[in-house]
Amino acid sequence: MNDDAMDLRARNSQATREAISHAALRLAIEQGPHGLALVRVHDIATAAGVSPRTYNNYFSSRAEAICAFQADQSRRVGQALRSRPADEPLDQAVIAAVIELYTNPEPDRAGLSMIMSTPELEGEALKAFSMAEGPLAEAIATRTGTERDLFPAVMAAAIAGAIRVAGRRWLEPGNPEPFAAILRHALSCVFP
Amino acid sequence: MNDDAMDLRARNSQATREAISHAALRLAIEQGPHGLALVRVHDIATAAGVSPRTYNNYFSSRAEAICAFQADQSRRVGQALRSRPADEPLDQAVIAAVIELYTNPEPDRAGLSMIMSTPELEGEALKAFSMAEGPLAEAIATRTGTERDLFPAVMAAAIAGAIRVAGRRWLEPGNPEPFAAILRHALSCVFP
DNA sequence: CCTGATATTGCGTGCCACGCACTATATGCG
DNA sequence: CGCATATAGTGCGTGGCACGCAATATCAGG
Repeated sequence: MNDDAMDLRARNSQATREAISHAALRLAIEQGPHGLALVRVHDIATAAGVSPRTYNNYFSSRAEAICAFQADQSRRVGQALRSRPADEPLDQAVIAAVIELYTNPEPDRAGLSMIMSTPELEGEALKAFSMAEGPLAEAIATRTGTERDLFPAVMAAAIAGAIRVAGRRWLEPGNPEPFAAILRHALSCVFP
Repeated sequence: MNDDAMDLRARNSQATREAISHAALRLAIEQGPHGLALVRVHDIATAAGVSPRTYNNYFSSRAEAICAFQADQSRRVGQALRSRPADEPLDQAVIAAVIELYTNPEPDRAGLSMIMSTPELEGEALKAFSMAEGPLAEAIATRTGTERDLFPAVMAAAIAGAIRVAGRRWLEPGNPEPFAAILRHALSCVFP
């Protein structure tokens, strides 16, 4: 995961990928939720310093490029849980892992708002959040030992859903609460 | 919701909508998850007995047409919960409502499998399942009185996730359990 | 039967995803 | 250090899709 772990080719590739997704999200934010159709592939590619064809080698749709950061973030949830001490109770471990991952740094309000409140991005945004479920379910299974049960998968889906709902609440206008507090509150609904 | 509740125009419209989505799902199943790209708009429209342009008046993408039935099903979850007796505990009411809705009749294995195991439909499928969340959260809020809390939304997301996970498990090859049993098991993970 | 409203359709347009072939650049080995 | 090979970037062409617009067909109700 660290850059040092890859050779030059892989690091260049990663940098290009991030340049494209970053440009895509920035342009989308500039146009706002109602002008997404105006964000053309050509603009994204140009802003990222690559050809339109190269953009399409990394992402197969504008929505995927725009939501790539959120998807990457989700993919890290499982690993974040695994890095918690093994003797910590599941609920505390999950809450600590999620809060650590999602508040360091605090998410970008504009980006999250763009992703979560643009109808044309809804499917891709849900996909991005649900990317957490697979690895998270595995991490839960190894932690609890209930490997062949429905429990890990259901719990992972519930946690991913709670994170999503917390994000929605955090974005509501005039909400002074820090994201961490809302996250903790939402997750506490899952672990009664 | 009953056909008698609409005038002739609305019923025709509904019939057309169902003809299109039904044709779309049928053709998608015929081609299988790996041949989705071969299901062309023209074929869907022809199979439904309408022009391609009319297809596009009802759905704005093939994925939306294919997943329409699942989306409609999800939209009914809130109402199903509301129709449970008010004095029933939340967990029992939810479980009864969901099982009633999702096993009467038993879902179509081929259709559900197509929707849930085709990567290109993943976003739309997640959207379809998440359609339950809004109405379901409202139904939970009115039932529990916790209107302004995160609880209803988080619980709704968890329930929708549990239904989705149950569907995935039910589709696993060589699984003899009836859907109702898996659903009950999955939902019991949400209500500890 | 007539009239206004709604549904259906045909046509044209801009854009997008992607296959293919070619070039440029990095990597590893003799 | 050069050379062979693998991998990234690019240009071009193609098929298809979503949708705006305007014309037409169909229907409800007086």
